[in-house]
Amino acid sequence: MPKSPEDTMPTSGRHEMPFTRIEIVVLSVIEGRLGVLLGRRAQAPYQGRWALPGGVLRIDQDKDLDAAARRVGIERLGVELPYLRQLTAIGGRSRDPRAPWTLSVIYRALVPFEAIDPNPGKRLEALKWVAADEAAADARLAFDHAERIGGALEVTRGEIDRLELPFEFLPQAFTLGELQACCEAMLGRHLDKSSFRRRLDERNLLEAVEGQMRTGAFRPAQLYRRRCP
Amino acid sequence: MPKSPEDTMPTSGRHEMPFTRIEIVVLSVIEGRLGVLLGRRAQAPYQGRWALPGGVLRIDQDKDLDAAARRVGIERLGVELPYLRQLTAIGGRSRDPRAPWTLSVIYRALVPFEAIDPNPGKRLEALKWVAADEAAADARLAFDHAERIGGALEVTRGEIDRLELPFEFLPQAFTLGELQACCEAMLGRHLDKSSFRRRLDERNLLEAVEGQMRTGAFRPAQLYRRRCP
DNA sequence: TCAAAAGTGTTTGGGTTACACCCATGG
DNA sequence: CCATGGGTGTAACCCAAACACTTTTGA
Repeated sequence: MPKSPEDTMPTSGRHEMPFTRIEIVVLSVIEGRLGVLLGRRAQAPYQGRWALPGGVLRIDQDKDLDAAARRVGIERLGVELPYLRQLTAIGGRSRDPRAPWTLSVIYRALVPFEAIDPNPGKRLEALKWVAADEAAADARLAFDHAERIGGALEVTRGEIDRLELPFEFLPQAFTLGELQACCEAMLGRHLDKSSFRRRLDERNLLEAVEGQMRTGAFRPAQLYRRRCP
Repeated sequence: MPKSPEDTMPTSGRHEMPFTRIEIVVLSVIEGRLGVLLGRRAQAPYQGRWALPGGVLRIDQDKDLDAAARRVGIERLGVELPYLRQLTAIGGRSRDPRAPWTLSVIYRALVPFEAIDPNPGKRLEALKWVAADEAAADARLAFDHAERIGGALEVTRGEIDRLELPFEFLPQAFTLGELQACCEAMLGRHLDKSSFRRRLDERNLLEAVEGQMRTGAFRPAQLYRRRCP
């Protein structure tokens, strides 16, 4: 049987390969609302516009796609990004005028907003936090990034709805009130306290951190952490 | 502000780009069961093993990723693939010994099994249909393809559960019984007739094709098609 | 004694399953 | 008449939302 092309001489040198990038939808909770991190583009294309932070895939450095996303987070934002998840890949001819064909793998992350310095030195661009829902509807963003943000919001809210909680984003130990407030901020709507807590312990997601309390003016709240397994 | 690398000289020639491929999990319903299409590998690596059909991304031919998947379907299987959906991308260093770094974008398709000729001439390899659930658990498949099949099954069954129906896979007009049998085959479990139909028309998914019937030995069945928008 | 934290309880509803049962129809 | 297609009705269930309420606690 005759051989198919990529089996006979299958090195990547045989065909031109796409300009391959990682873009990251970095989310955070800021003042009770979900925000997304954008960077201002210093060069064409879309010079001066706001865009998702991203970077080129480096096959000499990156073990796999997830590692590439972690590296891009560290290089461009100076932080190890938690709650990282691949969302989708998009690729096509006219997505980015810098290359004839560009493939972007989109990731989502969730970080405490204080962890990112919006005025970093070195090779980092100016960054800002923007209300996520507004960014998702903002047609002025560079490339197709508004759409990507919308997709990330949908996926992320679905996770919270299903109580797939962002433990890597939360502090080691947290109160139920903090957890609920965090979920409410991400969903953009109010949750019923008792229903929320019932769901939590039906699923055995949390365990109390014994003896620990956190001080308020009144009764201190029990601290919890993720149940191990 | 100094520029970041991909803004200063961002052509894809600056860094080596990954060997980029499309792999397709082609599903079909065969004798009431869900099957997946595998091709036997003629060359190393994994010579003689069964693998998902796939092909190299051709940036000179493919307008975008979806177009690439369609082209690969036509070139390798000889068919326009319906119900095509991107599932995920996986990339890494040691996935495929033919290249230092390989990125695969995985697609799912659903075709009538008769549409594919398992003994094609030309550049096509030997193909066979395998029970999907068994393939997903078969560690002998090439690369990480068993895992990919598992992912495709999960996504596809989720769609059926939510009544996102494979209209492109069904005939133009079909009876409710056919539709239910198709869904049952894909889910691998029985569905209650009356509940299934109630859900269908609560959602207004179908419209009757007037005057049309299909003959059986008994009362003929009403034909339906997808409600337009 | 106050106000937040934690927990209890009940009602309500949506959506789904499972099952029983009806009528219609063409051979 | 029979087996299938189409349809009605209903009880049960799960899950979650909504709301009201009690108890605990530290300042």
